[in-house]
Amino acid sequence: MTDRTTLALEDFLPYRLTRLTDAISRDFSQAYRARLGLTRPEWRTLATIGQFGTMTATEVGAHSSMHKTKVSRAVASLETRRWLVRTPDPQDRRVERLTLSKTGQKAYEDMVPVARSFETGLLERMTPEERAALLAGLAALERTTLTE
Amino acid sequence: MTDRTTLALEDFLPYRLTRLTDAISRDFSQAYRARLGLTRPEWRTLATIGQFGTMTATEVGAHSSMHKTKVSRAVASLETRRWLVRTPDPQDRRVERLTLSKTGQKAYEDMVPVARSFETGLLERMTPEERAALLAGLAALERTTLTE
DNA sequence: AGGAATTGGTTGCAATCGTAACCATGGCGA
DNA sequence: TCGCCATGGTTACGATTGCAACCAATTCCT
Repeated sequence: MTDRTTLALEDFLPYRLTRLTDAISRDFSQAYRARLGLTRPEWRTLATIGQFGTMTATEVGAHSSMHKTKVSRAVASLETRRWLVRTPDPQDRRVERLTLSKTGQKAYEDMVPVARSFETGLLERMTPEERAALLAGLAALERTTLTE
Repeated sequence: MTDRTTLALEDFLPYRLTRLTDAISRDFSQAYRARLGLTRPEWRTLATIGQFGTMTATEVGAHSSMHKTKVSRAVASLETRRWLVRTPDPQDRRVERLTLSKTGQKAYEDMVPVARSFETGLLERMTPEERAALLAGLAALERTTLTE
């Protein structure tokens, strides 16, 4: 089927990953876009600060793999929504400490079960062996590509 | 670590997939961007027509998961590069049959081993068990998300 | 102490993308 | 045969993106 002079796109790992990822993140973003009215960078920022409490914009970017301009714009937007508060860092006046407001915290807490159940929905149609294989395979791929 | 009111972003499947995919497709696109000067939609179009011979734009889009505007622009760009030829379909004058030119075919043949070795480079640092797990896991995930 | 290089963060700009609207052709039912 | 819906493909437009340039504050080096 696949000879040496032809590439079967549908079997090509980078293509399979992008197709899968496009489909999944489109579905998921619809879930929270409809519910919370968030864009993807905004969701990630909310999720990151919600997870860690107080962070700087640089730390948000590092932990959520977002370019700093994305973080900057997402923070600005969450701020006008009043889901997020910036407080100047007394030690270093370049830095802004980012915290969720009460409303933002509430939105985060609403979002968490939605995210969990979305993930569960993805995995529940797989057998336990398949789930284990997927998680192990992804971990191995992360090890070879993301680190070092 | 992960209690019920918090979501660990780094363990969240959609996030893991997007991060992995972003990193991998950025690396790969650099490989062919540097070598062939192609954008991602152009690469996919080349890869699809190279794989199947002659296709319509709609078929390219269906097989490579690209929006039809993306295909349209990629085809136009490959055409001005003279890597691709459009011929009107005598049966149906709405349709254009897309074929690689000699130059385009040559570029495709140059590209295939680059793609293969990129994929090999991703997988060779994994154990055979990890590779098998990854491929099986992705197949299972494709089954639950892409179909039905 | 005082420049040079670094870091945190924002903004301007050009390129890319998806939605929707559009044009041309073809298929189909009355 | 005529009118209507579906299909193949292109284009206009608004939104999102990343790169580079930028400003301000800090650190490093001498």
